[in-house]
Amino acid sequence: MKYNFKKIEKKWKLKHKKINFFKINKKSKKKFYILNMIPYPSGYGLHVGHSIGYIFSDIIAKYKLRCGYKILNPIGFDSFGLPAEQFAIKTGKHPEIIIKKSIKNYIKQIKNLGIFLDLKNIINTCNSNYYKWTQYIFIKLFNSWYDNKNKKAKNIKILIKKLKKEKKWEKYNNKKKNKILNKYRLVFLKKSFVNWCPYLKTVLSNDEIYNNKSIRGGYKIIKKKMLQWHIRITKYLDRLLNDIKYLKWSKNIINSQKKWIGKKKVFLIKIKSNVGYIKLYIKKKKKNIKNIIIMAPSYNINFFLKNIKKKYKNEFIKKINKLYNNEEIKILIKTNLLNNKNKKINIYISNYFKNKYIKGVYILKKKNNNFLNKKNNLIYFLNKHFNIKKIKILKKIKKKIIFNLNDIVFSRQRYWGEPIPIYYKYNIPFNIKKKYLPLKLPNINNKILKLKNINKWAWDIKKNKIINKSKNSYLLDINTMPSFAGSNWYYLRFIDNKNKKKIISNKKEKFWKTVDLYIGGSEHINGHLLYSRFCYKFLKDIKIVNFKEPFKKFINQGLILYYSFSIFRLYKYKKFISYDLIKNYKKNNLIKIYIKNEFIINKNELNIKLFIKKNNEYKKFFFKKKKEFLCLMKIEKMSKSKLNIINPNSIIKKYGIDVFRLYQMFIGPFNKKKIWNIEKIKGIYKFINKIWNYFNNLNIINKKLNYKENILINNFIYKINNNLKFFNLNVSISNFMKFFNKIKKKKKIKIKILKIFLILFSSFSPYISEELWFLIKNKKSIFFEKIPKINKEFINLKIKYLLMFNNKLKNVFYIKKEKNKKKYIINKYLKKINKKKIKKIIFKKNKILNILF
RNA sequence: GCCUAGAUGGUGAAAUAGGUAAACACGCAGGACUUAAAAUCCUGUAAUUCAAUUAAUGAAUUUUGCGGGUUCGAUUCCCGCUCUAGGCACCA
Repeated sequence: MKYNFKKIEKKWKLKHKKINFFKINKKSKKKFYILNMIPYPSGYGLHVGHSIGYIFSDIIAKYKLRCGYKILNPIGFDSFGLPAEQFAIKTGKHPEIIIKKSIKNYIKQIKNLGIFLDLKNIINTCNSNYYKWTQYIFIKLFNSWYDNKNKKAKNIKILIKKLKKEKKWEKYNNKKKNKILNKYRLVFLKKSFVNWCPYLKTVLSNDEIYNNKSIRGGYKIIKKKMLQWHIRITKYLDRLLNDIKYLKWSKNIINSQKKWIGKKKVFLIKIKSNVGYIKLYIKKKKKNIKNIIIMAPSYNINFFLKNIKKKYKNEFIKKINKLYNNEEIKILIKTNLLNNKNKKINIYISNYFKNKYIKGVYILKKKNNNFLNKKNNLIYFLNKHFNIKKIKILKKIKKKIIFNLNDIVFSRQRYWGEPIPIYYKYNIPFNIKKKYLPLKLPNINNKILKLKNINKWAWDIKKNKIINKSKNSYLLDINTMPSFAGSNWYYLRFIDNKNKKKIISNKKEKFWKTVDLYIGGSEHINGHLLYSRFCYKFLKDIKIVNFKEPFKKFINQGLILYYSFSIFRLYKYKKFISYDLIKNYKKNNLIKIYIKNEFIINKNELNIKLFIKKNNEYKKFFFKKKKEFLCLMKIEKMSKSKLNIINPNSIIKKYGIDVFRLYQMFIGPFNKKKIWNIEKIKGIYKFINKIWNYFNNLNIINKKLNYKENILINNFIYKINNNLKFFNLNVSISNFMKFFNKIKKKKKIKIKILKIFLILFSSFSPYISEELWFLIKNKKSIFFEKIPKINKEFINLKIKYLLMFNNKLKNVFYIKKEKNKKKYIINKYLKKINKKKIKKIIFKKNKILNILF
């Protein structure tokens, strides 16, 4: 008889609806807060990279629940951000409608993964009840400064009091006062670069750009400086670094964070020339610089601009802009400086460092000569037009500590994000008071989604309301927050989601404390985790939370990779170039565009007809090819932006939820990347069917376990527990199979063995376990059952030893626990051997006896 | 370019603190059942060589991306490479 998963899963889904699993251990003092990073709800739906995380955390939660913990395992959606806005522009629908639809679909899909879901505790970052508090945190940052002495954020009022003691302060006008305060505020205004598309007249994200051109349309991009909100995370870097010691994270993630913060002790050297200063950071205290100096294009180029004629100035800036995002190495400037021994030092500005945020300057070592070998690319430009000859290295060499991480840009020139709760009065920023939050994002029907375009976007300071722009009204900030604003702190809100007065109540925080196990993709290791830790530390300073770190333990979910396909468009032309022909074109003139794999035939050939049919905008394009039009095929992370998503729905339809859950855990270790492949699911499908058939043809005995059975079952529990402890779920599934292979031969079986098997198995495959649980005459859901305890008497009774001669295995022997002593074992086995010949005896407890001749 | 990981049979993978490499599966091959197929069950399955062949089997060597090192012993530790993936600040 085949296992009819459709019928059984439907039945148990309904029954489970009536049980609130999160209240099972309501009175327990032990708690377990497990959390997945919340996803972005894209229109493509949940993919197998998401579901693997949900299933994983659900298995752990179901296990912990029956160990007696009170469980919190919520879900949420990080729903502000670019893709919805892009989709809105394309289709004319409002992003909110798109997001709502997506979320509905996501929840439907998550429900279909067999997980315990608390529908009352869901976070949606674009909900004004939620982003009210995101705005509140922004205001708190705005009204705080960092007291370096106490190493703590404090209210700006305290700073003003201090400043008032200085006589000058009162004399300053408001503008000047604001300028000074801006230097202290934890969120502050500063100019920084954005990707500006002159043709589209918008700022574009890095994702929308390839080779310095916009992917959509293929227009040029330039770097443009704009006034932006920044978060002064640099004040917290020392604390973020020091507190790493409290984290139970894996070494590589901790290392990655450390490097990303990038604390370095360096020496500061200033070089003075006839045109200005260059600052150099070097590792060793040296007065002579022999090597070549390379500067990142982001370095303060004003140094060069001072003595340059206007005519060339513009050209210079253009060339600097070009250097950003260029993939090829290009060198812009070569000047001839002399060090104090009158030897030449060359200075280059180069995109040799793709990381444009590299601090200042790099001194080239001889090793990295390939930089200079690319002489073909040198553009000698500036040295033609001005002379820098006299230079001097100033004598003072200062020790300094620098960090890799800079203050974070916190504003976006977009519509679909949290509005920044700031209005401007005579160009001075003021925050909207807490009472009047949320500052709601206005509705727009226009296709160009920008707060700038909205007429009703000014603040009435008397009525505290949004009003129409006019001469007398105060304009609201036209930027929105970046998408990580809302995801910085959601882990707190889940604890107390419905609280209208506070972010989180003291009482609830005291119980749930912080996240016990946080799960997320490795791509978030640097960004999200660091920003969240920063946010938590700030909230601690202002006494909203009370612990040191937000995530006690973090495990990173290995990325799911899959085949992605892309085609290349020739810049300025309505032309696509087949992948085998792109060698003939300059790299910089090509724009890479991802396409869905439904247009692919024969490995990596494009079905042009179908592609044009479904993508109207490319109707008039020419496809240059030899025989077939080929695409670039790569294996990359599964993501909506790469259009290589696999949706679990069809798999679940074919094999059922239980099989899918088991399969996703079986395909490999959770924290390692894996290429998606569905072939192996048959093995799991067989396994589930075998279990079903076995339970349906049984003679069950109601007797106590004998000695052998006790050993078997206790070791089994031990193994499963151990695997769960170290999160090796793929191995625990193997152990289920092994155990089942052992018991399936018996036609008469004791009920206790079956019960234990099902209780442990139900965390992985809940529905079949419930059905079989009732089949063997239980009357209450299996999830009310406690995880069986191990009887240590039956574990590791005999210890396995390897007997080796000259490192070659001769025999395997077992020693009883009581006799597991070096002397006893050596004596026992040396009797058999001629002792004169022995060179060395190597004995390792619980492992090996190796005799060398 | 910089940073962080990874690489084990035909495939997914396992191997606790350096101690039997390849557990558990998929696939494949052969067999049983069946008119047939599916399903199920059984057997074999890292490679090479040798011995043996009615059958069962036995023995040796090599093997964890490549090249070194430490060690009685390395998939595991160290050094140097290669390739792949992720991150590099406006994808989330």
